[in-house]
Amino acid sequence: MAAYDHPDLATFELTVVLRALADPARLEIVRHLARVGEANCATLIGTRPKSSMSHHFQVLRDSGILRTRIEGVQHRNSLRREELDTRFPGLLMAVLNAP
Amino acid sequence: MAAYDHPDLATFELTVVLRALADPARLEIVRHLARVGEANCATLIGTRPKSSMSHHFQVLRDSGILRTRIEGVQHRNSLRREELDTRFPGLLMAVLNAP
DNA sequence: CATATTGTTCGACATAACTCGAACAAGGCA
DNA sequence: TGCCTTGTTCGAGTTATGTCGAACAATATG
Repeated sequence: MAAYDHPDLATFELTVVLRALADPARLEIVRHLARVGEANCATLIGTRPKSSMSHHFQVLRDSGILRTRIEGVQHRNSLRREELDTRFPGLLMAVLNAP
Repeated sequence: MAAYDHPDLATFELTVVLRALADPARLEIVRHLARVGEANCATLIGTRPKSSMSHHFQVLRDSGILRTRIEGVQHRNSLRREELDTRFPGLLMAVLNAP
C-alpha cells in the first residue's frame, strides 16, 4: 500500500473542515483520537462496517484533520492538531470541548 | 407573519451547528452579521434568489446560530452570540477568525 | 382599495453524501 | 505457498441537501 496524500496546511478549507466534523461518526473518531493520540482503523470501528469507516477516514484525511501513517498492515491515525491550530486557531479545541 | 420558533440554548446540537456553518452561502451570512450586527434578509441577498436565502436563514435559525426578529415587513437577523458562546465556547470566534 | 415591498412555502429537479456488501490489495507469519 | 489480518475500492441503493421559479401571506403606503 502506497502512502497517503495529505493536503498541505495552506490549502485547508474551512467549509470542508466543518463539513468533515459535522457527522456523528467522524466526530466520534476525532474525539477518540484526541484522547488516545493514535489509533488504527480497527480499534475505532464500533458497529459500522469497514467500508463505512474507511470512507469517514478518507473524508477526515482529505480535509486535513488527521494524518494516516502506515506501519505494516496497520494504518495509524492521529489528529493534525498543531497544523489545524495554526490555520484555524481555537477551532479544534472548541469542537473537542463542546457537549 | 407569526414570530419564529427559536430553539432553546440547551438543545443546540454540535453536529447541526457545524453542518449549518459548513456552507459557503451561510458562512457568508454569518460573517456579514458578525460585522453589521443586524440585517434583514434583502440586504444579504447577493445574486441568489429569495427562496434560496430563505432556506439558508431557516437552517441557521433552526440550528440556533441566529435569531430573527420581525419588524413590520422586514425580518431582522442577528447572531445569537452569547448563547452560542455559552454552549460552544470559542466555536463562533474560531469560525469568524478563520481564513 | 390597489399596489409595492419582504419573505415564506411549495414542488420539482439535480447533486452530494452516507451506508454497506463484495471483491481486491498488501503485509506478516506458519 | 497458503492463510490471516487490516483496510481500500467499487458499485448500488437510499437519503439529505441545495437551487430556483411560482404562488402565497403580511404589512405598509399612496
